[in-house]
Parts: sequence; structure tokens; C-alpha cells
Amino acid sequence: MNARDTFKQLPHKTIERLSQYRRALLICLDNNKDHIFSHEIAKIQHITPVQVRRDLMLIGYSGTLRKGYNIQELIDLIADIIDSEVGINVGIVGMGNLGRALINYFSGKRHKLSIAAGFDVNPDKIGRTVNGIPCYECKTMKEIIQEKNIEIGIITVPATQTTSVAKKLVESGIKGILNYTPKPVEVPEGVYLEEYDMITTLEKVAFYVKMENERTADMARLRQDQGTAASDF
Amino acid sequence: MNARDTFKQLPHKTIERLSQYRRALLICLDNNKDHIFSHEIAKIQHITPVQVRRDLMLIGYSGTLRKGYNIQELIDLIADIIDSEVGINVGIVGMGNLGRALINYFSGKRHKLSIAAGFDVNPDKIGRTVNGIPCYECKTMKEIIQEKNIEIGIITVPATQTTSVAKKLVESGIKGILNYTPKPVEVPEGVYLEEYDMITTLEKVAFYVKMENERTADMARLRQDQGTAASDF
DNA sequence: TTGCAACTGTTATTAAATTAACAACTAAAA
DNA sequence: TTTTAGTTGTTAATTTAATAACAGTTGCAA
Repeated sequence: MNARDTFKQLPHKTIERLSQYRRALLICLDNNKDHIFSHEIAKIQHITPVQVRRDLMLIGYSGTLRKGYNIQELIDLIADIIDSEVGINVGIVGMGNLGRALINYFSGKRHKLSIAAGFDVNPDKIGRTVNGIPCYECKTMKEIIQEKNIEIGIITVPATQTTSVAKKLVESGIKGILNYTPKPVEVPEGVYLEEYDMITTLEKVAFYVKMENERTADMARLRQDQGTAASDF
Repeated sequence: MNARDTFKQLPHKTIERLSQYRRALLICLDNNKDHIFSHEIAKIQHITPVQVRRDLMLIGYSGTLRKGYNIQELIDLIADIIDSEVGINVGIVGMGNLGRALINYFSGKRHKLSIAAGFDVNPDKIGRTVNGIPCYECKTMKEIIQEKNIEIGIITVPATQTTSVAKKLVESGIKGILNYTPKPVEVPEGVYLEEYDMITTLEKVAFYVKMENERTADMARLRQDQGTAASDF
């Protein structure tokens, strides 16, 4: 099995972490560091050093015993694995607050992954640019996507429009969809789909905050009871 | 062990899915449905019916054999589990595109979880409201958070500000942080932290699109080779 | 009324992901 | 020179999550 086939079998979670490692490594590089230890990466990512070493083992990268991992080398290797050699173009459907946030946030960060177009139905937005990215009319989606060789579509429209936008993206020959709306979509075999709902994440945080609140309340009550019992003597 | 203690031990993934089930169920309720089958929920969420039934088993909910699950009952039960009885207030630090997107997207969706305040350093934003949510000066964060009993903070500032904002939130007594910036933060024990980086998700999609592209290219090459071989006869 | 198809609920199994354990090595300190 | 502290790399064990298997139930249709 060649290297490329090995990478195909990397655990999904490892793929996510590699992206995160690179993000952290790029920051370290800016700070003029040249080497980094597994426990340093681990601390940044809130995981264990073993996890880091295991991931790096899976991609076949070796560090130096007392110096750790060479940051530039590791960045390059991660790029070899997760980036597409030819580069991939991305389109954002929905140039509202979230669409614009993504563009501003993303632009120029990864040169193998570039946002090539935005789409909207609002005439005020069509024909203008956001951070250099042109906004097109939704009607022209198919032509633009094929013309600009866009392979990934990000959906940031109101939930009522999600289904029809997804349908249109699929018809345009898109290969991957990232859906940021709360309305789940269906895609045919061969189109990779990732959905993210911000409410779910917020509710998860709220749940664990609630748990913690109840735990501390229980403990306070327990202390109180013990206090009362003691004073009964 | 009482019901509440059981819920504490629910798998993390189940918690996330419960939130997603509710989201789907609320839509179904709007469509005047009153019952739903496990395979229907499963299809919406892109998971298996068994997974759904297992999750519902874990929360101790039973459906009817030929009718499926009562949607309203299930919504109420999920609310009992994941919502805080008293309600939880949320603050958003950073009223840029992403912060505003969250407010618009979220407002009024869950009555046990409400965004109570926004914070920014930009004088143009301070004192104004977005969708009814007032924007305060960052300097007053601690007072506002304590005054309004805000327990969760969402960070949507530029990455350069992430660390100092997180520090300030912790000092203000926040219980949970949701960090949407690409810069990881550190929090003390007892503060629940969730981080989400949009670039990671996009890179993941790009990776699997790349894989699929290579797979189809391989297959095309294979067909070509076979064709050549056949024509050699 | 009997059989069948379509569900649910639960246990058993498998798979994925994480963590633990530890050997091997290195550089610096004693 | 020897010891020690601190690393990496890897296998083994454990935990968590997902899937399979299937018994039990119901209502409809033959």
C-alpha cells in the first residue's frame, strides 16, 4: 500500500485534528519557534500528548527525541495529506452576516482552498464584492460553478431556502456541501455532506453548565445537611 | 439512581443528537404531524433508525408500536433533559458579522436559552441593539454579566483578541464558553469549554472531496488500461 | 383466524477512538 | 562516567460509540 492509500484510511477524527495541529503550528511558526513537543501541541488543543503522538505516528512523521517535532516539516507534511494538489474552489450561497463572516474570516488563510464566489438573491448585493469575492445572482449558480470549477458549496441562507439551494448545488455538479443552516439536507451518493448547527453546540454547552450548576447545588445542600446534623449534638 | 442522575451519564453524542432530534421534531410539529417513526427521524439526521431507538431508550421514552413516537411528548421530554429549568442567559462578545449572524439566527428559537447581551469595543455599535439585543462596551463586561446573570459566553471577536476576552469572561464568573475563533483558549477547571473552527470543517470537507476525486480518477485510469489491454488482442 | 409485514425495545457484537504502558533513546547533570 | 529526567514511538488495554440481531407486539390482509 502506498502513502496515499494509507492516508485514505486515517480516522476521521485524526483528519480533523491534523487541520487543527496545522493551525496551531502556523501560529507557533509566526512566533519564531522551530520545534515543538507533543505535550505543547496537546495543551493548545486540549487533548493528551499520547493522542498527538499517535496521530503523527499514523501519518508517519517522526520527531527528534529531545527537540520534538520540526514545525515547518510537520506543516508541510500535513499539507501533503489534507490539501488538494491542484487547489479547490469554494462557493458561498447566502451573503448575509454568516456568509460575509466566513469570507472575512477565511480569505487568504489557505492558498490551496479559495473562496471563488458568493451567491445571493438580494439585488443590493449582486454585482458587488466582499473582501474581493464577487457576489453573483443565484440564478446563475450553475454556470458560475462550472465556469470557475467550484467543487464545494457552503450554505448560509435562511433555513427556508436550504432545500432548494442544496438541490441547485447538486445539479451544478458540486462535490461537497457544508450546511450551516438548521435545516438538514439530503444529497445523492458521491456528494460529501457536513452539517453544523450552532444551536446544537450552544445547547450542549448549556446542558453541561446546567449539570455543573446542579452538582454544585447538591454539594452545597450536602454541606448544609451535615452542618445541621453536627449542630444537633 | 434517580432520573436526573441517569441523564448525567448520557453519552455526549446522545446529548448532541437529542438537540438535533428536537430541532427536527419542532419542524414536524409545524407540519401538523403528531407521530413519527424512528426511521423518519433517522433519515432526517443521516443516521440509522437503531441509533435513534437506542438514544430514546437511554432517555427512557417509549413509542407506540404501530404509530411511532408522539412528537409533542418527545419534545417535552427532551426539554426536561437538556434545558435548564430556570433558563440560561448568554452573552456574545464581538458584534461583527458572526455575532450578528448568531443573534439573528438564534433569537426567540429557545425560550430557556436567551441571548441577553452583546459586547464590542467599536463605539458605533455600543449603545445600539441588534434584533432587540443591546450592545455594551467590553469594559463593562463584568458588571453586565453579573447583573444579567449571564452564564455562557460566545466569543466571536478577531483571533487576536480571543485570549484576553476569554480571560475577562472567566473573571466575570462565566460557566461556559463557546469559542468560534481560530485561536484556542485555556479555561480553569469548572468552566465548560467548546471550540469550533470553521476552517477545520471546511478542510475536512475538502479532504474527502479530494479523496473522492482521486478515487474516480483511479477508476477512470483503470477502465482506460483495461480498454487498451482489450484492444491489444 | 392465521399469517405477514412493520414496528419497537433491548441485548450482544463489532468498530472506532482514546488512553495506558512501556521500551528505547538522548542530553544534561551529578 | 554514570545517572537521571524527559522525550518519542508503538503495542496493548480500555472506553466509547455504533451496529447487528432478534424477541415481542400490533394491525392489517388474506
